[in-house]
Amino acid sequence: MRIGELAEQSGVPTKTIRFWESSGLLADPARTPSGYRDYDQEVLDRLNFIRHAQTAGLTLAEIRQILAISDDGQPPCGHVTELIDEHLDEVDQRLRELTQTRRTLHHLAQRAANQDPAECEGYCAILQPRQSPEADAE
Amino acid sequence: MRIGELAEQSGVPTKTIRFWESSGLLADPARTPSGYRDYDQEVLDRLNFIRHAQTAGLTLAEIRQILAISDDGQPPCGHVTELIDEHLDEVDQRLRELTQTRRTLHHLAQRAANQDPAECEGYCAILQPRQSPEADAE
DNA sequence: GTAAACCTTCCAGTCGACGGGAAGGTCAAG
DNA sequence: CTTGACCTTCCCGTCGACTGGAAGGTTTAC
Repeated sequence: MRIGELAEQSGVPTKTIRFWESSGLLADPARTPSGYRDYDQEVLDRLNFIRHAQTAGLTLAEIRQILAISDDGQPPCGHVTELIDEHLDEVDQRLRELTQTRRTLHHLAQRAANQDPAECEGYCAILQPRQSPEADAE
Repeated sequence: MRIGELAEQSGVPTKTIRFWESSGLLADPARTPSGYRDYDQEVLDRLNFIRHAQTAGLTLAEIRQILAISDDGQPPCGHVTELIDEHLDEVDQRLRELTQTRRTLHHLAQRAANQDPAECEGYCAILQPRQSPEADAE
């Protein structure tokens, strides 16, 4: 199977397959006499695994580590469990930040609804920092 | 006031002040005879405004637009309101994605807790895609 | 006088995961 | 024979907001 067919069957673009290979996620494949990459079916599992791990939020660097452990003949579960826990923490942190941003934006949107453009002060009255956010209520 | 003092008073690094200037967020400042940037107090408000707008999730490009409108003598409130609404939509979208990722990770963490490393299959049993996520329950 | 601390400009690199495109080789169909 | 679809490697660009560093000029303190 050449790279184009692999791309079609897996849904991973040829560019990305080569990139993953150069990034150490895929072993150097066999080559045809003319130098074309020549894959067997098994690499499909590996591509699917990578995509699945990506949707779980793992970076390519982390996926590479997991694959290296696995390729080494060891079960990577312990490492994977650590990575998952770390990512869960990161995602929770990011969710907290994003929720705070959302709160700020929502607050600004309400302020905007009450703002008369004619009374705009400074750079923009809506975005002016204020001492007490409660002062905006009413 | 030279750039170092402005940086100290505002908390914005000198590198960042020059970057913002080159990005069109700050007007070219006055210069001392020897070519040093020479700021007046007012620019402090502008730096604070930019930082505040950043924490609201606006990009420098959007902040530049707002400042340009404001510098033009017009109240930018209408534009700002649009931007805020757009960002609120983006943040909500991002929150949905992140929540989905969190759900996936949580699911994987539970699966990891039940996984015997000795029974690790393929690249990693924990991260294996499965047809029915419900099959993991129990 | 000299050393340290400031300032200037400009160029390059960072992070992540690719994507675009050039220059050239190979293969199958008509 | 030639067109066109494939393949190869290589390098640059993307996005956003900086950050580091080199090479050189200025000011301040002792």
